Amino acid sequence: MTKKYADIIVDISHEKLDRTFQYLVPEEMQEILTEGMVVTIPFGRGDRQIKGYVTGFDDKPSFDVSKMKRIIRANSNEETVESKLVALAAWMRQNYGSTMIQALKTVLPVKDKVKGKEARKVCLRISKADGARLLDEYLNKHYVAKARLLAGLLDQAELPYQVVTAKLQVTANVIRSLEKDGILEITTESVYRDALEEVTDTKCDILTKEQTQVVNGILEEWEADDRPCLIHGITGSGKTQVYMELIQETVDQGRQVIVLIPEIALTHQIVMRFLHRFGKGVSFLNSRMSTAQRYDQFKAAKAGDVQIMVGPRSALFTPFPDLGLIIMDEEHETSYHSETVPRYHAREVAVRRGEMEQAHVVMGSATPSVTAYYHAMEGDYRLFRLRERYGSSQLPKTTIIDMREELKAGNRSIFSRSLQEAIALRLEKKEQVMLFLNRRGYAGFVSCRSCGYVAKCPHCDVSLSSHRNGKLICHYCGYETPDLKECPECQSTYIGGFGAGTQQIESLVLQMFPGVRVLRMDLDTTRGKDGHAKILTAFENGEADILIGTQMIVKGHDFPHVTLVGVLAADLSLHAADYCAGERTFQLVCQAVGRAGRGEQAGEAFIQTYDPEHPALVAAADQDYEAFYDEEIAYRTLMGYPPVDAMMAILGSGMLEEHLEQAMEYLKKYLQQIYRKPDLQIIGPAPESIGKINDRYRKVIYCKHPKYDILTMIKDQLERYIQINSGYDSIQIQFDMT
DNA sequence: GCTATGTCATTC
DNA sequence: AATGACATAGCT
Repeated sequence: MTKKYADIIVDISHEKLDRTFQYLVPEEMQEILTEGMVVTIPFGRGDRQIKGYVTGFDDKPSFDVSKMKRIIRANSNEETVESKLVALAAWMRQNYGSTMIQALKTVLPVKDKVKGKEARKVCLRISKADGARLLDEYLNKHYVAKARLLAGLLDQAELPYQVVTAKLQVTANVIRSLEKDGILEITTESVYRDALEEVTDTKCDILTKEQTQVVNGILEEWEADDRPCLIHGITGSGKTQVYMELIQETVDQGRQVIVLIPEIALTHQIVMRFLHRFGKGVSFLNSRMSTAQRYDQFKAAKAGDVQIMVGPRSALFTPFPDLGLIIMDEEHETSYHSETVPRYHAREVAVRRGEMEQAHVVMGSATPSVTAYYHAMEGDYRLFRLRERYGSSQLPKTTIIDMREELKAGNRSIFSRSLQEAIALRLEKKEQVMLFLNRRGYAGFVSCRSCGYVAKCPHCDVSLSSHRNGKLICHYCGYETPDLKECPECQSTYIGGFGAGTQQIESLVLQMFPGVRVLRMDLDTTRGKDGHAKILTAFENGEADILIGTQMIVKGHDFPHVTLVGVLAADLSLHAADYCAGERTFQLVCQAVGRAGRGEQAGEAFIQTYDPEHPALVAAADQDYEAFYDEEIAYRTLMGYPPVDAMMAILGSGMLEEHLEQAMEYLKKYLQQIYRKPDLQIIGPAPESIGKINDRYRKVIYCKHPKYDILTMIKDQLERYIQINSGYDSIQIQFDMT
């Protein structure tokens, strides 16, 4: 493609400028200009020269050519961190489908409107006496605005810019005019907010033989092909030690490191571990930080004050000047997949950024995602294994319990007899127990026992959950309503909570074992600041005998005194209508089981299910990843699911159901027109698993094709079609590529 | 008619 | 965000 016209985004942050402008590419720049490059361009009425980033090229102009301006120069020697990130954004835009603005916003640190402690200040530059004389002059001439400002400055020689414009009612025009006359000066000073306390004690762990082998293997790979490395290390095999060693190596070379972890895993334990090893060169990000705080963190990274950034998905975009390594822990975690446009997967973006900046990529997991393992099997990634459990601990003895048998024997409780006995035994020995409910909802839904009415959220297509505070709550939009005393349909009073939520399990446990100390972890109990950490620390300190919870209790925490883990309803997540259900169930159960027996004493685990032969559960019980993978990849090959074939979800949402329905049908028709060969499979449009959230209806079309590129091509055409067609103005279309 | 000030729209 | 275009108020 010729590069006649370039799309350029301007280097200032303002809502109205959050888009690209098209510029003419001068003949002599055709060769050198690339996406993401910094250029100087004339902008605005006064053609003032500013910097911009090239985001793409066009053959045809999309703007009146006679009015189009020409790029002044390409600042190719200014290969800044930002320009690399912009190039990454361009790739994300192309790959995942979004606007350039959306892509840039996820990639570049957003400046905050009020940058913390008022960074911009207006300072008086003349003496007080001169100022007073000038003030008289202004008052005489009725220069009211200038007088206001000057009076303010005489009172206080330095004023925050914000105060000047807002309180003194002085416009930027006036300030500029005074600045030109040399009466005042605008200064920008930056303040780093959250300086981390200094930790000096930097100790190293001694690696086991197996760990050393993996480290050396990875170092060799870096020298050779430099493919992304995947460490498949069973729980407790010490992946973190391996990471630490690789990080040290990279930092010693003077390059920087990004460590990605799932949001939920950023605990005090992890933070301390990094601080101990690397001192104040480490910085942390988390989602509760304000944009200003994050901006500061990124600024420190750019300035070279930080060598290691630890954080969730978004830490991937830390603007390090010489990025050397990206570590991705718990690679299989679903939180690495963004739910907002651009719907990117951190693994793919990490690999891409690695390629673009010659940084190594290392990921690790006890239960790698099928996709990552597939890449490893195909030779795209290099696979390493850690098979020994660190220290003396052994894998727990695991039993699958057939709940159908329990029912036959007349036990209708959600606790099987063997699990009850096991709990009793452990309590007697003063050991700790974890009960894990494999379920996304936290409490049961409310239904009427005589007519079958189910309480639903009026704004979303989900049932409301009952909470002990006497309220029914929607977990998707936060809608609240008082608990129902009678059925609104048939007035029966036989209405109440069904299914086992963590609260019910708690009461059941208390009934069975009176006096036992129970901690429960769910949305209700973790709401406050550091809610998670408090509960986990309490449990770790032995303040309770039993911990009950959902997903969140199985992730990444070591409790040496836990010897028994019970998975109460392992198949609940198995029946989700989605090809990943097996994978998710395997991962969850596998992790849950792995929590038992991390200390001196041997552990034990029970998996309760109505489907005891399910291969994912059997494999999880044996902690046999390879068996699971073989089974799963055979299934996906057969069905043409990712990672074998590529898949694209076209997600549509809108307030009007019929309109959405129609729009999606048209989209499908157009889709069939663009690509006519039979190797493209189109499924839908169908309602999403949750058909309505916040009064917006949701529908989805799935496309499957052996080639990812074909889907990207189709996506591009659809994007254009949607943009041109005004029928899509009121509905939102998103793409999700897998 | 001139200057200072305020408001507004535009930025390829 | 920053600039110029334009309108308006107060002055000689």
